[in-house]
Amino acid sequence: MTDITPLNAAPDLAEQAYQAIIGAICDGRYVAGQRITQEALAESLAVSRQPILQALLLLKRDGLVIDAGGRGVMVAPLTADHIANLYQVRSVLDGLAAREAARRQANLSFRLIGAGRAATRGRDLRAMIEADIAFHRAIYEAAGNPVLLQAAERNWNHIRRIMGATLSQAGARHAVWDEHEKMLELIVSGRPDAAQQQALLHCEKAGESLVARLGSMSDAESAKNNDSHPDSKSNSNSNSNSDNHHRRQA
Amino acid sequence: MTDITPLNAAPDLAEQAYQAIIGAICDGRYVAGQRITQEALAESLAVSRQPILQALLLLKRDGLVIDAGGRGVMVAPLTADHIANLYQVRSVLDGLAAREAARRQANLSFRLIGAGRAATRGRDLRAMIEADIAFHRAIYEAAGNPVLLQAAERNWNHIRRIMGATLSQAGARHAVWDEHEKMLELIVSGRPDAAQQQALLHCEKAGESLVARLGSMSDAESAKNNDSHPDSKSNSNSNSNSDNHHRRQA
DNA sequence: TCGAGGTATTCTGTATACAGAATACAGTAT
DNA sequence: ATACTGTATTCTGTATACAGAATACCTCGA
Repeated sequence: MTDITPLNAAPDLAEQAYQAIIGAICDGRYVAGQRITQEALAESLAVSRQPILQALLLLKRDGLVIDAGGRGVMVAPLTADHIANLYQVRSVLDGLAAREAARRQANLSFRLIGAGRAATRGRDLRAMIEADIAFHRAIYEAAGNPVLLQAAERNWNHIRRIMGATLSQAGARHAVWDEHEKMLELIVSGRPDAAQQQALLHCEKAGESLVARLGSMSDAESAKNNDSHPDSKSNSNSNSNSDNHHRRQA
Repeated sequence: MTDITPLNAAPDLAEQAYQAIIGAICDGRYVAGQRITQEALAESLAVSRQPILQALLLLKRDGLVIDAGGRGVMVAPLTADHIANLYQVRSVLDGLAAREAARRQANLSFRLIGAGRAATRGRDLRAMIEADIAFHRAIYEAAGNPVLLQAAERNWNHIRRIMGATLSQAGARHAVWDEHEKMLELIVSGRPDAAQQQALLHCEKAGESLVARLGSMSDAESAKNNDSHPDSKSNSNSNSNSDNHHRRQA
């Protein structure tokens, strides 16, 4: 029996809600610091609170939302610290992925590069991010390590969000696809050490660029968010010490 | 107002269930391949199915259990492939942690080493694992990168499980605490590159040791499990191709 | 004796209902 | 006017109830 289209069509409502909320956060429809309740999400997605509860559990664990102490959850703030930490981890993971892909001499298509350059020329923000993700995802999959892939995927949601927030104001670095191309060449020609090194270097540059952009943008952002979410500005500055929100008295 | 004991005592039932199930899996009370239903767990933990559902969602995502296609979940099998992948990722994360800890010249106590050696002498399996975890956790915390810590913690549950399964038959490598001590010296003396290198080396050795042990043990294990779980033996060999269990017809 | 089809059981995921905890607000006393 | 205390509201987390899907079993036919 030849198994044609073994595709299964039954994504949980919880999973759907999870993806939907991620999308909303990454697209910026939910801004950093904004408070959301289960009821509001349930109503807007037309489901009960139960799937939302589960989705939020996952999102908390991912760090995309944080507990707002009895008053719903809050979209996680976008701090330079966090981005720096994220990119530190991403560096070593990307490095390992590139290394393993090169060790296997993965046969990756250079079409990925072309698509990326086209997207950059087109100035379509969404397409640029998608092309970047597609490129790096291809390397991760070529590495053939599910554990590695899974660890990386958690970070990618954050990275998507950061990219969306920072690239919307300034274009992407022009050098990225040159760096990508070089990395790809090192992988397909089977040079693990060099590929790993190149991945590390690329991550470092990308991280620095993003942190710099975020720093020069933090003021402009809150002003820009005002038109769509008038009440979210005052929240965004009260995030930094949000830990002691949740303290119960002994 | 001096805040005394700001301790909060309200862990969710879902969180408690999550931890309890993890403990059971890592201790080997739930063996690989064993099938568990929500109802059984709910009854044995004396809660409703709701918190169990949430806990299982997290456990699936962690890879400690896998969906058994309409018939509950299954404790994830312990394959050499998976361990190899796990240690490949752990290597780079441990390396980064050691590097950052060294860069900050973290003031880690050598008492960690003493405790580890004592535990090894004492031949108490649980204590050995705890000491090992405590050592590595200290390094991760010293690195001061929450993203890194979080990424590592997901892997540690798997590692705890593997250690429990393999060390129960043979003692730990004697060299581990020598390697740990050397690593610690490089960290406190502030030599990032060397510390990172040492961490990578240590992981590689540990991973190889575990894989080797698991390979020479796979038969003996199923026999040993028989007395406590008579019906779980036939399950354990049907794990390798468990992917197509869940296929729905189109 | 073996295979196919239908029925029954089991299990999951979602919705509704309920109780408890934390915050916000209002009222009062100093 | 300000600080404190008690009440009301809001929100979460858990339990129960229900419907649908997948498996296992049993019966019937060849």
